[in-house]
Amino acid sequence: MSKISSPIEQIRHSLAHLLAAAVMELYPDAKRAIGPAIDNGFYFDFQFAKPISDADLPNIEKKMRQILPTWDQFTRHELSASEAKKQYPKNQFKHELIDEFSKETKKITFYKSGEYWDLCKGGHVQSMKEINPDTFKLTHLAGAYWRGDEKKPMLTRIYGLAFASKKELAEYEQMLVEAKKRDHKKLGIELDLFTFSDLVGAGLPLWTPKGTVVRELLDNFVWELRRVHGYQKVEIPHITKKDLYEASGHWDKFQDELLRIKTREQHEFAMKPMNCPHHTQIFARRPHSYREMPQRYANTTMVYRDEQTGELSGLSRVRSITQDDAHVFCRLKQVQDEISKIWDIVDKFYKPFGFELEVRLSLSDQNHPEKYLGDPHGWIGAESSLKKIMTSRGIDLDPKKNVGLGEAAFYGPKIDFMAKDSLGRQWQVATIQLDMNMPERFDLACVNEKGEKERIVMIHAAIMGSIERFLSILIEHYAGAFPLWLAPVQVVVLPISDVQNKYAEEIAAALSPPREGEIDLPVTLSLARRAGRGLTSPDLAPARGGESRGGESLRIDLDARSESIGKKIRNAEKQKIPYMLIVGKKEVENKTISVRQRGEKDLGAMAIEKFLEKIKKEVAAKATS
RNA sequence: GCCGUCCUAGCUCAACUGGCAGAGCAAUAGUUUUGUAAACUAUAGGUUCCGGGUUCGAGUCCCGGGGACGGCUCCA
Repeated sequence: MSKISSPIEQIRHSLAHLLAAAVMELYPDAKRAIGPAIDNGFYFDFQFAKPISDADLPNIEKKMRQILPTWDQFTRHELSASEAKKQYPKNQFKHELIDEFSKETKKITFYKSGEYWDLCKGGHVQSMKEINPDTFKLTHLAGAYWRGDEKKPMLTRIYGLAFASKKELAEYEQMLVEAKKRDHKKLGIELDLFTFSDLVGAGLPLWTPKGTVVRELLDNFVWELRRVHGYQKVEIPHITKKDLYEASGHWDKFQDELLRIKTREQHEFAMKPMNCPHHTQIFARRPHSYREMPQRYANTTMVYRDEQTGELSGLSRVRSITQDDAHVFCRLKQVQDEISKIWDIVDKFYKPFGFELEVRLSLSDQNHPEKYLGDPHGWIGAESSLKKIMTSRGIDLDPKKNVGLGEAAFYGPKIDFMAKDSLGRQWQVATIQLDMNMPERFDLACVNEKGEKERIVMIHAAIMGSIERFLSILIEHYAGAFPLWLAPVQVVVLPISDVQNKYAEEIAAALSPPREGEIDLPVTLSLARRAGRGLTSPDLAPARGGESRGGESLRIDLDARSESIGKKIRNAEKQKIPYMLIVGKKEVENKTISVRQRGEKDLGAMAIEKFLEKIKKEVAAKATS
């Protein structure tokens, strides 16, 4: 463990002592555990005789401020293990630590400040006079298991913020306020993208028309990128007999997280928690020649996992997860090429969003070959091809930064991609996993040039990972203001008075021409007109035999209520609609529209053709940005 | 699952220590015909998350369950 502490870490650590001192004065029966410095402050874990609540925090904080001026330096003392234990009568937590430390060293170090003693390795401020009482604040309570072990007692953790200056503390608190505003759990509901129902259950998001538009746009984007690399769509049932997971090994390993179903005939089924076993059975339907390898199956579909209730959180952690999953069945010698293609897809997909991606390589631990399945020779080959791909992509392999020894899955090494969200949290998004285990278990092979049966490998590849989680990151990344190509409603037409309603209808129809046989949907606010269509990416749109539908039209709303124009604009701004087209007397006379861009002022009047040209350019910028 | 906090109209929130469930926005109807972020009037809207209990009386107190949030643990 590193002993180097920067000054702010010393301040935070010293404040943890101060917190413990305040708690011990107010609650002499409490037992202390540990209290380190963390990224934004400090915490300390206690076991209280009687539970405390958030309401007690101001009092504890007040006591800290009372004690602070009475402290100066921390003085170091050494005690033997038995002397040390006397300092903590009946405190099994400290005794456990002392036993542990005394294995390494005879003497246990203590630090004293004011009248407060505590077992500690050091790393404090020179003098408590350095600490400005306005630079820290207790924030909240939380439960935490002793030593992070769920079988051990649950302690009460008190968290505090601490920074070098009052200004930095204020800035951090401001950032938290901003992050709260962007919270996808709140924004996603306000923008009417998804909802939850107590009747359906926790962790099971329901997707509204608007949310579904965004999901499909994202998935289509992934699909267009995959399609050109020879992927084919497949579809599978969402349940399976347990036999499939017994064969794959998931039944034993993940049985707690499987949602099981028993039929009236007492057959056991399970909801699928992943798609790979199903996909293997599509590949295994008939023998394959080396000439038709690789086989690339793409399938965006929901999986179901019995997550513990306390782990659920908005869209970040749910029980029904949509994976943009793909499996490539290929020969070992094709791995490098296939992974390279997937990496291209990942790069192209993430570029328009402006996400900085971090890449991480997870390898096996060669000292423990027993932890991994299959032939060590296969592992060496697989890992070296992943390494080659990393370096060929200009990534320096650094064991401290982006290589995790022993982090490989038991079936193979993997490359993970991480994106940062608005709170600075890193989320794993895309993943490319090499799997030598599943083909073995399901006896997947092709017939090679010599007419021999050749074992193949599988590559698991998800670009977004989970649409739910990716969307939660996107909502917070954009603060709900999706770029034009992704906005569920791209344009809203706002007539100034009822007199212009007919002209507004004409404008809407011009931007979103109804197709033959299409039922004319009621055009009202918050109902995206012909919602399934929309200008996505013009270079991808035309001449695509049935797949491309209406690349010419926009997703458009008309707000024809008899409300003031100010109110209609306010409404559209709150819904983060990229463009507002205001039509009044002047526009009708001049055959123009007045364009207002989201977050901007009036862009002035223009002809409808000019507006179309402008937004086509904007959408096209997605592909090249 | 564990620790803590919370749950009142679609949303944001009121209702002193247990004493008649209310407001703004949204919705609906009417009036208004509006020029770049909230027009006016009226109407409707409730098993106070659910189920028990204590009490003359429960939104409020107690027990059980559900859900949300902050953490812990977990995440193929």
